[in-house]
Amino acid sequence: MKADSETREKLIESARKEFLEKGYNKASLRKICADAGVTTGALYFFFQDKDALFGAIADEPYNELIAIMKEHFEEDEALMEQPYEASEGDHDEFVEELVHHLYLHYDVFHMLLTKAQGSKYENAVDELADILDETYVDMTDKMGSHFGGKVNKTMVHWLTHMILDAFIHMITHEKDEAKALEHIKRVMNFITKGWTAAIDK
Amino acid sequence: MKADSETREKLIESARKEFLEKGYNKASLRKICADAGVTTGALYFFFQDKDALFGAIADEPYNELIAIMKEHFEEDEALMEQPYEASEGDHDEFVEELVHHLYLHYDVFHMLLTKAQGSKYENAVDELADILDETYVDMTDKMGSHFGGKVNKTMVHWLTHMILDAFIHMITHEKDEAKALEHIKRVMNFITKGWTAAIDK
Amino acid sequence: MKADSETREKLIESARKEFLEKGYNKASLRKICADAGVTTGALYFFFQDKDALFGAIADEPYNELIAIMKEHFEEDEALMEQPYEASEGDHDEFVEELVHHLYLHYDVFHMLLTKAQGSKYENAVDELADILDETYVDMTDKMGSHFGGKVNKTMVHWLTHMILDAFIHMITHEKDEAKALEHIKRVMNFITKGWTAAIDK
Amino acid sequence: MKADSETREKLIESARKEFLEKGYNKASLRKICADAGVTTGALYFFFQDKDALFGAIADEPYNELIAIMKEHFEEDEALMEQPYEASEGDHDEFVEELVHHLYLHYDVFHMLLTKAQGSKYENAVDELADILDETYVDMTDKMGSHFGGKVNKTMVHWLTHMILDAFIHMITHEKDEAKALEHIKRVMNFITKGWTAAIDK
DNA sequence: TATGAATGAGATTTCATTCAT
DNA sequence: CATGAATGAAATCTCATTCAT
Repeated sequence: MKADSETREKLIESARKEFLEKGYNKASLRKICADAGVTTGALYFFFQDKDALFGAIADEPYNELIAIMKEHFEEDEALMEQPYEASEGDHDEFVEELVHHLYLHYDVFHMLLTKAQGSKYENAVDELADILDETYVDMTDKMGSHFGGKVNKTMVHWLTHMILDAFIHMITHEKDEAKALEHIKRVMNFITKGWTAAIDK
Repeated sequence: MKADSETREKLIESARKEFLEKGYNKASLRKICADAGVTTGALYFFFQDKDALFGAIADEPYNELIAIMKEHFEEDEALMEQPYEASEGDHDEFVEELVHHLYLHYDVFHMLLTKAQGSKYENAVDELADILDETYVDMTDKMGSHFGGKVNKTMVHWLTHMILDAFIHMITHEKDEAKALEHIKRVMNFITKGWTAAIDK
Repeated sequence: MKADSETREKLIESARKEFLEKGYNKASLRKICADAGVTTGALYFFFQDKDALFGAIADEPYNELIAIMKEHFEEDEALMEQPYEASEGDHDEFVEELVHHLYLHYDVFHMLLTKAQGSKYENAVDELADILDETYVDMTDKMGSHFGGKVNKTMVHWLTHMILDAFIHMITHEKDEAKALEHIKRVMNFITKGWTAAIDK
Repeated sequence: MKADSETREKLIESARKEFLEKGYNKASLRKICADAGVTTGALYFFFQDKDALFGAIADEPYNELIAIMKEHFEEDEALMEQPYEASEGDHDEFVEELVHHLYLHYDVFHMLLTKAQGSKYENAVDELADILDETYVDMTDKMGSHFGGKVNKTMVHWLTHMILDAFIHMITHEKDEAKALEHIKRVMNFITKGWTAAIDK
């Protein structure tokens, strides 16, 4: 945890704006410094390079997101033996937590998901997809008996991405958290229904 | 139909590679010219600017895509009065045509959908979404009675985007046309089922 | 006298527009060719280079202007022995002829006097000044007795330039020939009066 | 007052030479930097763009010129009620001040008046003309009675430009301040006489 | 006569980064 | 902790001109 230098904060604040507006590649460090009222030298005192500056904004929320997801999935696996319906409440809660975290750092995730081309986060979506994939494939294996083993891995990949895309779409098209939550719940319901319908006979 | 100058072709070929690899913004005209074995002046003889070069690659396939979509939707509206099931075959055929066109110009659409930031096509996805939206909202209105009027516009927007995202996902993650077709059909089926399940009761 | 090729004419016509609009330096041969509906090669068939193209537009009117001036000044010298007042009518006639020639080729002279920087005509004004100077100094010498020898050469230079500047000003600020003539006559009268007043005791 | 960085000074110095020699448009920033012994990046650290560099040379002398003119004209209006002859001394003083300022920054004004095409100063002469015009038209109105109201505005415009042209001519043709002053006084006298002669019956 | 293609050098500008102080 | 200066490479684009056909 770096010291809370005022300059550092100002730098991060204008960087956030610039990255959000122009995207990583087109963002200008010069402008960020100018807006923060400091010189480029100051920036390079606090951050190793452009990527590190981007990271200073995105790292924490992103890692927390990963943590939230992993935590949930571990619980999930524990719950796996219980009857399916019992986990529904948990799932809603999870979605709520997720959406809340995402909207708590709305700008950051918007940036991360749509403006990170060129930065170390340019493959963030794929990384998330991998995590989801791993989990879901795992779950599907274990739940195989439950659904009569009709589900193949490719379909799980698709599912993973549909869910992910739904979240990305949510962030890029709905600024209001309450509405976003409402919509994403509907979508998840939609997907669940489709899922169930697709595998039931 | 422009004359098939050899230099022009070489230019387009290296541009295609460079755009695909680096994305529109980061693609270097210098490198494109060097790879094609000509000077930058030559490039500017054939193309007005960077955007025009991008357009020379993308315009035709993109416009054809739009045409295919519009043609289909017009037919769709004509079919609207008939019982729903009757159009299923048409729909499959349409998806096949779509996928075929997309994979005939695989590189182009990959580029268009994920590497066009900064070019005149940076909002191509949104434009496609608008076309779909317009059509689906229209169709939903007319089909309202069929489904008991339970569907709202917001859901249609989500649906539109889910379908679009599914296609984008397809292109960015599956290089083989046959497999892509198989998957996307499953996804469409999935979505249809989810849709039906979501509005029935 | 070059052959009147249609292409040549078209080239000259669009060159005239481009030079007038942008000035010699900023004028683009490409644009001139495009506007004329021919290629650059064609231009270089008819004209050696940019300067020659400029010359093709300006040479004739310019040389005629020189001729008109020289002719007049020779007459003037012949008249020198006559009483001063006798030449007044001639002078008016000369100004009329001059203005008429200038406005017959309005665009050309406008171009020549204000847009020729970079071309072989960039010192045209100075050349005209030299011609005038030569003449006036000559005349002043011969008329020395007439005015009591009070006039020095430097003053003549200034006079020369004032007259020239007046004509340039006329062309750049008054598009209508009739009005221009009226004004320039007033100015010449003004200058004559000033002149007389300045040397009369 | 900007800090006197050595590099900045060197840059300005070679810029001055280059602009004066080639004119604004044809002046090469590359050459300016090379002559100053720095890279182009350095130039862009000190100046926003080519125009700003030009401005760094011309702004101060130009603004001072405007200030000198405006100050004088305000005094003039105050003097307007006094008999005409009383202001003659003032006028001479003003011309002296003007010429002195002009020759103190000889290169700058030479550049400004003849080499500024393409820069933000390309209409500087017109701006000066407007200022003069405004003043003289005003003065002429008020002095109408003095001269029997025989003077029209068009003549005033011509007069304005004759005076302006005289000054421009002075700068472009006479490098020595003393001689320049002597000549311009004579010209002003000349114009005054012509003026008086022209309006006195 | 004219085309169409191509050159090659040059233009201005922007950038992330470095470093002595 | 931060400045201010400077680098050097790269960016896109424009230009007058040439030349084989």
